[in-house]
Amino acid sequence: MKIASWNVNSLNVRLPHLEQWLQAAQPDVVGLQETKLEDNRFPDAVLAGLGYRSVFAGQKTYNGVALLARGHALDDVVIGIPGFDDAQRRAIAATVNGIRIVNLYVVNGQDVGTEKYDYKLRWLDAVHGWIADELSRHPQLVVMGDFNIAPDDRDVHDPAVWNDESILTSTAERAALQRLLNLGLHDAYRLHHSEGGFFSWWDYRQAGFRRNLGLRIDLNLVSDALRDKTVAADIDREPRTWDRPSDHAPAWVQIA
DNA sequence: ATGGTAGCAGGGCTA
Repeated sequence: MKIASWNVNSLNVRLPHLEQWLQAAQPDVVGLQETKLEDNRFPDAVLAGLGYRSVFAGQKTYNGVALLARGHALDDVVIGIPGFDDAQRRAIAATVNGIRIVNLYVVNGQDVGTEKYDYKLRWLDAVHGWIADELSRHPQLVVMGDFNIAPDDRDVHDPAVWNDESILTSTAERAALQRLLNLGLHDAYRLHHSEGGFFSWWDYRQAGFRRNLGLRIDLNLVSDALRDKTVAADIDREPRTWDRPSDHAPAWVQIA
């Protein structure tokens, strides 16, 4: 199974990009973030025409997540973090072909010390409890998404700028990610690549993509039970070169 | 510290 995570930054604008990428990359499961669509506007019929079933949880203007699957049903769908009261649509989970998939659009946090940053840390704490519970019932688990956290200095273009006091790389954010990994999860990209300088997000501003001024913040975490079955993982930069692209590229993992 | 670009929505917020 090829499983991918992609922050499309408006599915309304990026539907043609998604269609083109699905045809080219042929993923079996796709998690989308920042669809920015209310559910009655979700293009499930268009995606069904390409062979993908979809489940989704959206809202106007901000946030919004979805899971697509080809060839298998999406079962036991959960929307939002159970027990965590949250008006923002940032989490959706489903079981596909025996693998539990959790798709997250982690809070950005704006700046260290702000109210949004506190919300980010509280949100990640709630995710930790949820994932622990999911893992106890589903040993075969993938937690994917836009984590809005760069795991270590290899994952940022300039560690002096993106330091332990910066948003997306701060000590508390990285500790929250590490705490998730400590449940028995592995960054699939790092099972297959050890070098730095490979990113999944580049700011629209100041020609960030052309200059490769990016961060690797879009991750697929695989559980212990899936670790040895994880045969490949990578980031597909090509859609970032297309006209009017998302600022994020799809990150994928292949599970045998 | 600020501003640069993009999306949504038609001004300012979010990223």
